[in-house]
Amino acid sequence: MDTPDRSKINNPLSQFEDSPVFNYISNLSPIEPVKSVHITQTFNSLSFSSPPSVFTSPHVNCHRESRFLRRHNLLDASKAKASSEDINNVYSCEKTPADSTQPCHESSEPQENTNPNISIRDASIEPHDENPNISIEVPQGLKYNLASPGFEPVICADEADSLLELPGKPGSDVAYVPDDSEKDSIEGEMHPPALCQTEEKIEGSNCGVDDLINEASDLLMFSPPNMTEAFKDINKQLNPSTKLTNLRTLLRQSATNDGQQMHIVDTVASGSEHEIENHPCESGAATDTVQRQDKHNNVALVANNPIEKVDDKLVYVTHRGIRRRCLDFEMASVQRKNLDGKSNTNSSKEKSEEMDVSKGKQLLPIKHSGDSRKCVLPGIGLHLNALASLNDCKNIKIETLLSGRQPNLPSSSSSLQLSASQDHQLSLVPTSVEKDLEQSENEVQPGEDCTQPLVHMSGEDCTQALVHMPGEDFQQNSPKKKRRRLEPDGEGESCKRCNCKKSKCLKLYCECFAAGVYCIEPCSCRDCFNKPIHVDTVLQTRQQIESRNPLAFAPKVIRGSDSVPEIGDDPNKTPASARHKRGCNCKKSSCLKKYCECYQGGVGCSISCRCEGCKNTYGRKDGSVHSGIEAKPEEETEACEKGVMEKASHKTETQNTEDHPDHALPTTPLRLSRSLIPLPFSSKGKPPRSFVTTISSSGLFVSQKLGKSSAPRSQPKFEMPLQTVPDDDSPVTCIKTSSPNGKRISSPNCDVGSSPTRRGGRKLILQSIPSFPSLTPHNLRSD
DNA sequence: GAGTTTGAAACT
DNA sequence: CAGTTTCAAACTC
Repeated sequence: MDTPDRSKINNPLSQFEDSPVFNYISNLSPIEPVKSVHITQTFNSLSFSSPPSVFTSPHVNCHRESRFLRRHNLLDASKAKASSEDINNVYSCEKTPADSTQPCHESSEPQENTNPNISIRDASIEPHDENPNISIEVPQGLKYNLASPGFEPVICADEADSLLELPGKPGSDVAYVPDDSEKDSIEGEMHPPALCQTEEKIEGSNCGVDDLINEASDLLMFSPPNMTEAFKDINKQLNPSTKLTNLRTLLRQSATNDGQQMHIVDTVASGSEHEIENHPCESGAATDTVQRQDKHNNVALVANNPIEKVDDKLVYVTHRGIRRRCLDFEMASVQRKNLDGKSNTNSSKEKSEEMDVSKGKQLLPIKHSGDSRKCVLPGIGLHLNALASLNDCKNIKIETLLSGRQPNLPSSSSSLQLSASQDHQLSLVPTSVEKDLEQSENEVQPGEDCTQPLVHMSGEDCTQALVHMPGEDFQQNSPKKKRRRLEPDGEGESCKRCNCKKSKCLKLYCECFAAGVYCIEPCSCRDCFNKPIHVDTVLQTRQQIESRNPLAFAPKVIRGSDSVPEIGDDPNKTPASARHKRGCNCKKSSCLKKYCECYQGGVGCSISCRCEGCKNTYGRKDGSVHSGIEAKPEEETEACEKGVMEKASHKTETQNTEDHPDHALPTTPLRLSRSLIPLPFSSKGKPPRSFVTTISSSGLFVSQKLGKSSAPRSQPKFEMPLQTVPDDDSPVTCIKTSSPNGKRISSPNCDVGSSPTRRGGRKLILQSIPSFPSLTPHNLRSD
């Protein structure tokens, strides 16, 4: 009896089921309560990785999106597959934004797109299992560029439960994803903005804003005041989606001020979609790989992109790279100048090579990333010039320069380089710089170069050295523009060159050699072998010296940033962190004269110092710091007196003091110290090359650069953050002042500026990354 | 510009 | 590792 009824009942149901409406409905609400639970859990798990904000919004939307996604997925998937070849697809997917979250997944997994797509489809078929996944994906996608999610879906289908259960899993999953996700995320940082922009409409610009901001920050970082200001404005104005346009406009404006940035900005703003798509297409997968690599090595990327695509399409990398780029260009430009300026002489080899590099490839950038480092090995310094001559070394040189010296270069050097770069259209140079450029262009005189840098540099020593470096080659050939003792005044000094008579400029006595630079005309050295012509000799000598002391060419002064880890100082203290690698051994100068390397380097004396009667303004052995930076000699005197008093106690205290940030006060700003450096020297101004170079090498990081350069231009606000951020200081890590172990490490790793660059980049990235996910959604919404 | 002072680098 | 010498920058006149 019952059966029939049931059957009846069933029948009708079946009929309903058969009916399209039922099907439709079933499709619409496939979700079962149980599964819904899963979903929630998944979110939770996911939520761990992703910020709550995302969590909430997506949560609600999840269902919808899931459907959308499904549909889109199918469509997108097909597209993606079709386009899988083109990276563009990825972008397109990403662009789809919120809805496209899945697509994003795909995009995130471009390589594995096929699988993911399939999984997604399955998911659509099997709603429950995948729904959660999808939901999850969505949020993540929103937050991150989607990369991670892609994988999860598959996993979830099979192991959704496990995921739910394991909070950590999400992380693991995420971690797993990371490869791609990182890439994407990185790209996201770089590129996404554009994507986001396109998508802004859809989501509201979460991604876009963050990315833009980040980029802007990057730009700011590199770019001088103009950018910074613009950035500030942007921040103020930044409100979510709507602001993007504003940002764009702002960026454009700001960019207009600065040449390169202009391009970048434009690309971002105007061409976001276009460029992006085009970009990938043109460059193809290769570009992606490159870009990704770039992520690892920002420098490389920048260089690559700009160079390769200098045209218009700097897009991705450009943002972050901008700064680096500037460096690269600078370097390259410098070299170019040198080349051009030289017109003759010895370095024909170098010229040809460099020419190729710079012109043909636009600087060395590309190579650097990986190779150059290798080459660079020798250490930080390195005859940049010499290296240049070497085949591979070319890159190295550049890199080294960039890494090590670039830091300094940033502002000042940039000016010079910029002029060269101008050819490229990149007018990186800030207005102030432009002056220099003009001069440089017109005169290209070494002396001036030096001066210019100096101007910017005031704080930055390194740049000078670097600047000279390139210029030097130049000058060498060229002519004779002797800056040399133009500077006696001070700044010019930086340009100063060696005056070796017996060492043949093949010993550390020679500042040029010690700095890793070839001697130039300005040098008044005799029997100089430190020239491109004698590259072999130079290299051999270098090796010998390094064999004895791996740190021989390492920066003598370790910057505060470094100190951070070692000293463990607070960032604030940082300056104190800066210390001389080996410490001084002053006996009569009281560490108040340039005889003292610590003083010369603008750092306080540390425990490692064996100095007597230390009165180092930047910081005494004791640790007492007298107004370091500003404490000018005058104050020093007082300090000296005190110092004497204290000296007795010093020894005991010295240990503490060394690292103690306390000194840092004045010194603190090691970075500042740089700026400080000049001050003390101000009289003469020159920053000792050796130090400079060292610093530069250490300074690698952009941040530092900024900070340094900033002195004149830089804006304090940004500097601060930057500095803090960077702390990069990889150099520090690399070189730990005295510890033997550190030495080795330092030289190899540190040496390569590349690492620094990377580090700098990474660090930045890291920061940015975290901020992105969490901040973006939250901030935007909250804001 | 010459001479002196100073401390790092190099050598023993 | 310590002592001495060599060297070139820093400094003074």
